[in-house]
Amino acid sequence: MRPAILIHGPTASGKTRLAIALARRLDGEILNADAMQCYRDLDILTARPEAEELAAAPHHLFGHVDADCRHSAGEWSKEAAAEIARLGAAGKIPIIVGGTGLYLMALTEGLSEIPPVPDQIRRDSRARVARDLPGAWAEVCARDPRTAGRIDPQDRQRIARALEVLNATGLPLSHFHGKATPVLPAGSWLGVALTPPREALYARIDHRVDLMMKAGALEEARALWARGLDHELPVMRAHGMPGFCDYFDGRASLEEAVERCKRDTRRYAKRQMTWIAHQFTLWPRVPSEDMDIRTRVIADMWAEICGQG
RNA sequence: GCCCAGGUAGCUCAGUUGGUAGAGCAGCGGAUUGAAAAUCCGCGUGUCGCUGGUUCGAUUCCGGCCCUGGGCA
Repeated sequence: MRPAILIHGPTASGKTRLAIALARRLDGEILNADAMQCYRDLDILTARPEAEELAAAPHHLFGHVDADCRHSAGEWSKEAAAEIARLGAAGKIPIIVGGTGLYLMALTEGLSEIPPVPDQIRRDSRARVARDLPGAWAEVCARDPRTAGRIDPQDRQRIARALEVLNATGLPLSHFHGKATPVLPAGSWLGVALTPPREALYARIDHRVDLMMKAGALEEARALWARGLDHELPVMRAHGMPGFCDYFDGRASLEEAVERCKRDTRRYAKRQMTWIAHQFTLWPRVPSEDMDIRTRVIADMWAEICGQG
C-alpha cells in the first residue's frame, strides 16, 4: 500500500516548494491543509502557491471557499477525505501540506462525529458568551462538567463551542468526544515535520511580509475590507487583516499594520512549533533547510515504506 | 576642543535619600476535537557603559575614561 504523505511545518518553512518537488518526483497531487489558504480572497497574504507553482503540479482545496463563508475543520476534513479517496482510485499519491495542526490531526486521529449546529443556535451561543462570559462558563460547568474540566474559564471560543453543542443536541460535548475514526488509518500515511531554526524562520517571516507588500498584499486586503464583511469571519483574522483594517479605518499607520502582521505571524509560527513538538511527537523531523536534501530524505522514507508493504 | 543631557532587560524608559532593580512592547514555555492564521494559560529573560576611590556594602556618591545625542566653536 502506497502511503499518503503529510507535511507539517511552521509558516514560511518552505512547505509549498517541498510539496511540489515531491509531487513531481512521486507523481502525486497536492492537498491543502491550511485553514486560511482555503479562502479565495486573500491570495498573497495567505501565501497561497503562485501561478507558476500551481502549474507545476495538481493542487486541490486551495482558494475554493468564499470569504463570506465560515469554513471549519469538520468540513475541510470531509473535503480532504473525498479528495484522498479520489486520488487513491486514480493511483495518485496524496501529498497533504499545511500548517494547520488541527486539520492534519483530523485526518490521522479523526474528529468526533457531532451533528451540525444550526446557524441560529450558533449565533445565540456566541452572543451569550460575548455578553456574559461568567454566566456561560457556569452553565457549561453545570451541564457538561467533563468538558469544563478541560477548558479555561476565560476561553471564550471553547466555552462557546461547548454551549452551542449543548443547545443544538441537548448532549454534552464530552458525550461525543473520545470516539473518532481517522480518515487515514495508521500505516496508510507518512508524516514529516519541517523544523527550521527559529531565528532563521523569524527573519524569513519578516522578509516574506515585505515581499507580500511589494506584491500587492495591501490592495488585496483593501478589496476584502471594502466588501464590508463581518469582522468575526475567519478570513478577517488572517495575519495582516486586523491591522490593515485598522489602517483603512484610520486607526493605525501602515507601518504599524505591517509590523503587526509580522509579529502575529511570528507568534503563530511559535505556536505551530509547540504543536509539532508535543502533538506530532512521532513524526520524523526534517531540520535541513536545503530543498534537495528535504526532498530526497522524504522520498527515501516513502520508498522504504512502499518496499516493506 | 569646550559646555550641556544621557548610557539600566532585545527596544523605549522608570527607579533605588547607598542594602545587586521594574513597567510597556518584543521574546520565551505550554494547552489545543467543526472560527485553529482562532482561543486561552504561564514566565522578567539584567556585569544597572568601563575603571579606580569612599563605604561593612556602590547601579546609586566622588574622580578618570569610553560611547551617543544636542549646543558653542
